[in-house]
Amino acid sequence: MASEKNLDLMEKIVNLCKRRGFVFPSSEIYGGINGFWDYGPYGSRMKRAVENLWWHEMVEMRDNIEGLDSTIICHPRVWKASGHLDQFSDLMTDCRDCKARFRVDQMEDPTRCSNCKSPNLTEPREFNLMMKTFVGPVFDEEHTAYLRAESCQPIFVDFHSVRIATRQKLPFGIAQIGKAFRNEINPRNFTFRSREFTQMEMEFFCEGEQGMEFFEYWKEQRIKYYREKLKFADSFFRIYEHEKLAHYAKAAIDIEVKFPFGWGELEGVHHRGEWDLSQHSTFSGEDLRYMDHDTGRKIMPTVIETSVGLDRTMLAILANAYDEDTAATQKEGMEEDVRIVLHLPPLVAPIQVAVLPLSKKLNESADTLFRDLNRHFRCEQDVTGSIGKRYRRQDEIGTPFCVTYDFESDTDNAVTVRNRDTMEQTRIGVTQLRDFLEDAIAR
RNA sequence: GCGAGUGUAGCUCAGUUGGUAGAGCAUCACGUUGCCAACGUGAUUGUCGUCGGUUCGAUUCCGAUCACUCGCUCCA
Repeated sequence: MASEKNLDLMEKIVNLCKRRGFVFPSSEIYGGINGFWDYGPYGSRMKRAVENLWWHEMVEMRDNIEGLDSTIICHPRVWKASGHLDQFSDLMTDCRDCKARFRVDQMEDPTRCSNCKSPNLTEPREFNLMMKTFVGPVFDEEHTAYLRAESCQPIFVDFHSVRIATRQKLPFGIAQIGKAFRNEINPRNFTFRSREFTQMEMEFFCEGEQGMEFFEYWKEQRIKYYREKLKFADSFFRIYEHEKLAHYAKAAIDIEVKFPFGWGELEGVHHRGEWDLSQHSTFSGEDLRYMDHDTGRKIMPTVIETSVGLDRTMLAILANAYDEDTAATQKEGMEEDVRIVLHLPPLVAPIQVAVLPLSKKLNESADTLFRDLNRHFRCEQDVTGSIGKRYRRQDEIGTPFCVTYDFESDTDNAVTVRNRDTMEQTRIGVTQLRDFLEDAIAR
């Protein structure tokens, strides 16, 4: 019963995203392409805002985190070292009867299902979640390269250069926002699992004995970010503690969110130990150890990773924000009507302030106000339709504040600020407007 | 990847027992109104997901394919 209601919510979000220009299927006029999505005008504004928020919190506000913007295509040996290439380069076969999947090289009898003994197996196929391409005009094995399956590996690869360029001492971190690609077997749930997506990752390097301490620190920091910056209620997200750890990991948690389709991973905070830098040291032959000049010791840093999906963050924010309530209407025969509203945090709303002249006769003065506000906030002006209709349009895309320019504004130099969530209006002098909005948006 | 379902206007959907399509909402213009999807008049929009087959004729029947949703699987 609950799931039925939730499915509706997912459909509503998808429809709203399509209708109002948040997210479209990629290549839609060609029938779409499975696992790829485009962000439209409002979506791209919002995505950029979320990205900027993360970057601001993780890099700009901290003096021991450095930024990086590395390439999507790296030397193939990077993925040898990370284990991504070997992990899934096996031939796999599926049993058509019991649906089990096996590595062909591990089967006692490759012609029969190891589980139900059925001979009804699919042709062995190579499975690799990495997307393959070729560097240079010759398409052969020698020129094969891969699109990165996660954005963190180049951070490890560039560790040395970043440290030298910035003269950072342990502990310090390197952060990066960028695209990653995975040939997911089954893209699902709108943008939740797609084949091209954006990650926001930070690798924090410290001495081994400080690992658990920083693991706890980053876990707290990230939870605080969701609570305070993205306004997630405690009931909307939860911490999942990994019981089974990857062979290299010392500790791991996921921050999970209550998506319309169920709980899903949004961010991982992982204690990766010395694994990544050790692997790249071994495979590249470069000594990636850190020289501690105070003690004269060379140490292999331990890594704490925070890794979050930007697209999943977008979906989570939208799911958390979507609401339908009832509001008064002047439609004939109706007193109330459904109001669709996104309660987006003002910091990430695609439009933060909408400027609405009460009448088209006031367009010119409103336009001046719009141009002024647009220098400081993400703004939009709308002059078509009744004022009520324009409020509803803004509600639907989550605009927290509508500034209405009316017939008195010219004489009293004041406007009405209408609040998205309460629908209440406040008269404010134009000279105080910027301060008022800045304060309200930052809150 | 397997199984099931779905695909008609920007959105939600109706429809055609085979004769190339409609509604509501949305959008746009004009008028009116002047603070919560108001009203009136008018206007725009579809290769009926795509390709192929059967047919005099296919959006409708058949096949394939693509996409989405759900269940299983997968998520290193």
